[in-house]
Amino acid sequence: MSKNALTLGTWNVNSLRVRLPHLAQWLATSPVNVLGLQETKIVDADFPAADIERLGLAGGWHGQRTYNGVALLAKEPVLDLVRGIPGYDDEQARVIAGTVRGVRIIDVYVPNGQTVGSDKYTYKLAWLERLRDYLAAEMARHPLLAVVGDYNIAPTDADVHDPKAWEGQVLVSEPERGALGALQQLGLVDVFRRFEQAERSYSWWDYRAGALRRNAGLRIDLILASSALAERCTGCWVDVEPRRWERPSDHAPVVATFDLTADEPIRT
DNA sequence: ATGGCTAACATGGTTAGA
Repeated sequence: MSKNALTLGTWNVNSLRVRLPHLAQWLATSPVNVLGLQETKIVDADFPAADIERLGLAGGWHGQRTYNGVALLAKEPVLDLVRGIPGYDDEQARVIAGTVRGVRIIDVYVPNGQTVGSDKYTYKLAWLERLRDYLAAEMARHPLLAVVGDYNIAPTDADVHDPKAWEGQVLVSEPERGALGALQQLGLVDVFRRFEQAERSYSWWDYRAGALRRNAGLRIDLILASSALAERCTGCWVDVEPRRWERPSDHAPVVATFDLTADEPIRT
């Protein structure tokens, strides 16, 4: 692997307090050196900064009580941290951005939406419009841009274990996929699909009804990259292993590697 | 089978997740 490899991960930990041991165990073997977390569920004053530092990570966090919360961490300095979407007075802590080795990284926890037509669904679609405007501006400022996180949208039916059962439901509905498509139309690429993947690859499995055992999952945790960055992507995978551990998050981490040394884009 | 499981806040039962 190149010395200038950026190994970028995203993980919805569903409570950082509960999942700190999982994070430690994962980092013991994972090559990840930049990591976006979602659903930290912890206020900034209580963020376990010392524990994170012991894991060799530093960066920024943006949390709130009980719900949501994101963190952008790395084994090297994270510069120019920005919390939330500038100009959007959102009381929910869902976005943090920073720069690592010249790559702008935006970590997002997209609203769940609960059910199609609910108030939360309306909020989700409005929120995604604000995200699109933010990303359009950031794309213009940062040629090397990654947008990682829990999108709470399965891009296509290939990302859904039972498309028939899920048809029209929240996380797969047409308006949600349209909103994700609008992000892709900005030039952002779902790098997971740039590589051959096993069929039925997912990143989230319900805690209930033996969903993991049946591989009844969805791929909703994504790494999107600007074209200049996507051209430098050398791999992308879901790391299912932490989902199999005791008391797991319901999400598995997703990782992508980028070779930043190349003067010329890498052909894949 | 409209259930199943987990976490926060609270301390039993609700809200939320996806």
